[in-house]
Amino acid sequence: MDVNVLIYEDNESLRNSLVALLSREKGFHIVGDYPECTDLENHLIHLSPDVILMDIDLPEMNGIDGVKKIRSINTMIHVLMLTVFDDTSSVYDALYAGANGYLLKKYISTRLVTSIKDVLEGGSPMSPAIARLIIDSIKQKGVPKSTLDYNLTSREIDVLVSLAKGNSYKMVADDLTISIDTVRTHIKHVYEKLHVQSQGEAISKALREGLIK
Amino acid sequence: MDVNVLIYEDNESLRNSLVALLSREKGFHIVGDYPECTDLENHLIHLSPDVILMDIDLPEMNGIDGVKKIRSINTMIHVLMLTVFDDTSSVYDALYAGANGYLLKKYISTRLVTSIKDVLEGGSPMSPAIARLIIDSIKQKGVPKSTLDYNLTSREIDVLVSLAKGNSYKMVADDLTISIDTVRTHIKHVYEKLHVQSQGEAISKALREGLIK
DNA sequence: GGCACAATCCCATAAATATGTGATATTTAG
DNA sequence: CTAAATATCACATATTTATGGGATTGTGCC
Repeated sequence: MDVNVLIYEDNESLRNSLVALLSREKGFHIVGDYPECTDLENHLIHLSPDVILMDIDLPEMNGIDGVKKIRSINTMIHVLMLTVFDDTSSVYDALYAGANGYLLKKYISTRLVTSIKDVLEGGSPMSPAIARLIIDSIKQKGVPKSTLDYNLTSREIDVLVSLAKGNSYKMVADDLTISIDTVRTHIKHVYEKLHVQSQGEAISKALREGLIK
Repeated sequence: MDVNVLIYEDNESLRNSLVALLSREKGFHIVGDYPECTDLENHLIHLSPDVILMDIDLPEMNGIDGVKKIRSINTMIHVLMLTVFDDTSSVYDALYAGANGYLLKKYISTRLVTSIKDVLEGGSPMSPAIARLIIDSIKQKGVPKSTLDYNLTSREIDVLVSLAKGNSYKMVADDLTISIDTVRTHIKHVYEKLHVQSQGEAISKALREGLIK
């Protein structure tokens, strides 16, 4: 068994550490290490990597777009994301883009090698902190408890629901049999409570956080 | 630092292995090991565990119900599920019940100790195969086939995503570095394709049908 | 080569929205 | 009982949207 590893990491000292770390492992062969992934297509063709280590935060083309590019060309290659940040949206973006695993840089030294092996076996290794984020956000979706958090009144929610159906202010007014000015007032309050200033933002926030269904 | 560990595992030889494994670790103190979790309440009160290792497949009360019971009494205790099965529904049930991590038994010998440490730090350690299941099911939910159904172009989706962030036309234009008139045009086309005639309706349809996340 | 389509830009205008200020009646909570 | 919160309505106006035209460029396809 021989595993070809390709590395994209703009921090030079970290990149060198990765190379050093993997070079010591038998069976691992580093076919390339680069500070940016602009030349992805060529690399995929000529270096035939089995596993790609991809930093999220790369200059020029970021790691997320890098994964998308990879997936548009080849769906079999295993991609492990490396990052210092553990924010939910990056994680989701990376996973949706087609990443196979997600490692926080601080754990790399102790877990990179086993994680690469895991990913080769079809698993999705991820640092516990990342897994935690994912689990939390899954749980959130199922339970729309947030309604209380913003202290929306029941009438304000009525208006929001009607709005999200695509109703204009006038239609909302008819829908709830109140005047259009009352609708305006409710919406005004909703915007203040949600800290938004447009219909689009209000509706997407409400839907994403389960304030309305 | 002293970590109190409580173990529920009906397979006696595995249970003994767990005890042996953890006894060797300094700082770990096993406050109890039982083949079933029927006496959970008493154990929680008298043994004051920090971490509970819970087999999914227990006689009498299974591990999932065990976790629920634990969570109804104490939300702080860390619960690590142990299982031989990697089926999606058990994983989800356990996580929704409030489990903090999920380990396949075959990896226990090499990863149990670090996993316990991870969970104490607030992470959610899980075997890569489990993580894979979760990711796959998230992706399924998030991106149904719909994207193709309406034949939105990638640029139209870009605009829609930006809009759903709460951006005005002008901000979308800056975001995507195109002119505001181009934004208008894209939105016009999106509305035609989605059969809607307002931003609110477009955004809620897009979010609900998974066209955007 | 020609055709469909995606992506870009421009102009114009009626309609809708965001936001401020103000008011009144009813309900809720301290 | 009062104060705060809720629900209702009104008026004014600067911005933003929705929607109708029309145009150019590049790409993939037959």
